[in-house]
Amino acid sequence: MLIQNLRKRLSEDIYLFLEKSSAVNKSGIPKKPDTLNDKVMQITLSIPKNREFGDLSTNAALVLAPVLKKSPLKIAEEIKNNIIITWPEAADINIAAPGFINFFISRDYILNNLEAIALQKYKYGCNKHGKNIKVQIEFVSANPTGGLHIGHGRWAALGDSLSNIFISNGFDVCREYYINDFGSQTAKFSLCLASIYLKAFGQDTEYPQDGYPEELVKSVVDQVLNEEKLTDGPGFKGRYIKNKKSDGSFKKITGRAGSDAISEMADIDAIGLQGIGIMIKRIAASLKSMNVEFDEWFYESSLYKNANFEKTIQQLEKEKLVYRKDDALWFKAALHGDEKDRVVVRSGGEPTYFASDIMYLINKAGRRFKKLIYILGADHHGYIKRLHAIGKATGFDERNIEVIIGQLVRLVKKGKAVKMSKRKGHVYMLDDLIEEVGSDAIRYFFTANSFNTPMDFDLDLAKQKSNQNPVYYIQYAHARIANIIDKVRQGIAEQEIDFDRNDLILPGKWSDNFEDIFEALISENSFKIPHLESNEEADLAKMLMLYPDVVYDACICREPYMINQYLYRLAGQFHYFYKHHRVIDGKKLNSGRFKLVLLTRIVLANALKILGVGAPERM
RNA sequence: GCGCUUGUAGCUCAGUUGGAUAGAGCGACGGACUUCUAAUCCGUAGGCCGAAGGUUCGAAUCCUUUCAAGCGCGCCA
Repeated sequence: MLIQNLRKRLSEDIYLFLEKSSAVNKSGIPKKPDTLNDKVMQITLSIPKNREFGDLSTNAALVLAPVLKKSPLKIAEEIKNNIIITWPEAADINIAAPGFINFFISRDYILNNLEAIALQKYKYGCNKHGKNIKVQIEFVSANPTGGLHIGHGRWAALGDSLSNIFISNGFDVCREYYINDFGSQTAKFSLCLASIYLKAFGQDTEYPQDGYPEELVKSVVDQVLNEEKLTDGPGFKGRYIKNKKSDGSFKKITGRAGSDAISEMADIDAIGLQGIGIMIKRIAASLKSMNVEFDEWFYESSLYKNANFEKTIQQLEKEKLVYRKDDALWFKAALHGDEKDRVVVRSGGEPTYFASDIMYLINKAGRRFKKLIYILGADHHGYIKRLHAIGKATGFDERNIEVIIGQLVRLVKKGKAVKMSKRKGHVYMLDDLIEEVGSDAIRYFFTANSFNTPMDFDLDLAKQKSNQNPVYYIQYAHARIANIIDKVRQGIAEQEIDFDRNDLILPGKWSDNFEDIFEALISENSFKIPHLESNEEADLAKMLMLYPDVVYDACICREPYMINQYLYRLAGQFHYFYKHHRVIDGKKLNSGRFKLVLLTRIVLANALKILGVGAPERM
């Protein structure tokens, strides 16, 4: 982490320097330690917007000027001559009005450190900042009573990429999907299933009012029937039907209607269980097709097993976190920062969704997660205070309950926003989108913006533009490198390419595998520093050096889009390099460039992996 | 009504603890293929940072007010 290290060193060096200067009096105590510390904290080291200024820039002199009561330019001069000039990383240091200190990253430093990429390979970019702390990231968690729509796709892409970023920063990450398989929605879904199921056996019942779309329910029932056929043979009799006589005919149900009739005729809970299972498999398959896999599928219903609910209520009562009012049990949420108190147990004795929330959080704490990250849509922002209140009340440090609110995806068609409504059937399913646009483009597109940016998803544009999507630009860079390697391999095998053996000891036998080639080249060569002549080459190398900082920043900010942005710039830098310089020049291999290109491929592949986007070798 | 979020180029968006002349991509326009793949490269045009005040050496960024958009405020999940 080049920049991160320099940042740290800058403030340390400045503090040391100030200790020796007039800002600190003779007894060694700063005159106003708080102001001084505050000021040192304000010092930044960043990449300036204008490249001409340099690679890095610091405002240190400007920040310190009011405290030191000296002109910024004078301070800048001192910092330059006493601190930055001693850094091997810095070159061409200059001072610009009103007091910025700018410098470039020295080419020697870059070249000497390229070896790190070669050695770390697929770990390049990773750091140990997370100290293996257990982090749980919960995302998507869509109800298993329907398929995933476009919006879920965004959380899937963001959540998975963020998980990868945390892993790259040394955290122990668990990706978790919370399945709401308990409560009224599940009950309704089960009822719908049972109704259609009964129909399949000629038992007509009234389809539940306000039920789930029949088309969806029927597709699930069909699958249930197929599975039943498989296990029970062709003469299957409907294992969820309760009102069967011994001869296989049905008892008549009289005087009952609607859900009562259904529950008398069929085992609703059992068919619901199987139906939910089928839905979860479908959801998992959709997610898998966009490269998202969860470590844990957590069932809400499991929270109610082994009298856990009753025990939890007892515990809450014992700790005086709840009280009774109007026959219901209330959680003192307002006391812990929420807007108002919340009902945990309804007057009828039924637990609310909030009861599950409490038990789930206690459960997470019990699994020793130190940090809980919830990725929720903007329509759930009312949750933040609620979750923090639970944390505070149950003793989980609320600072480690992070709720990331993602803005919603608006579907736009012909310039007009389409209202996404499940009832009206205007929902655009994720599977359809994957089919039309492809997983790579979706993954890139959904992480290309900040969590906090509301996204307009223009369907027509997505389809039409798929060919010039930025993701292809990036993948093309990777494919071009693959092609170069292929050419080099062939050229050497057929003795048509000449190269300096002192510079590049290539293994005699190369397999077709990319990784093997790199592996063999690096190990046999013990990576000698490449000779790079031009600025374009040095700029590309510099870009490679900055990758670990990007991985770190993306984690600190919890923003995967920073990886997208970096990838695009890296690809651009590569394409520019490719256009202006040849790796295979006539019949001669430029080994320095060849190495540079191999390293570029590693970084491209690493970053693409974080985003869950493929790195094709041919396009 | 109260609360959360957003408003930056024609479009989609960066600009993250205040920094230098507000940046990319797409679209538009003009160039470059005898080439390691032109899915590329080079160039041009495009802006009152929603509006108005304030804070200071310095504001797209912080504060106040205001306008507009999205979302949320159940003993639903």
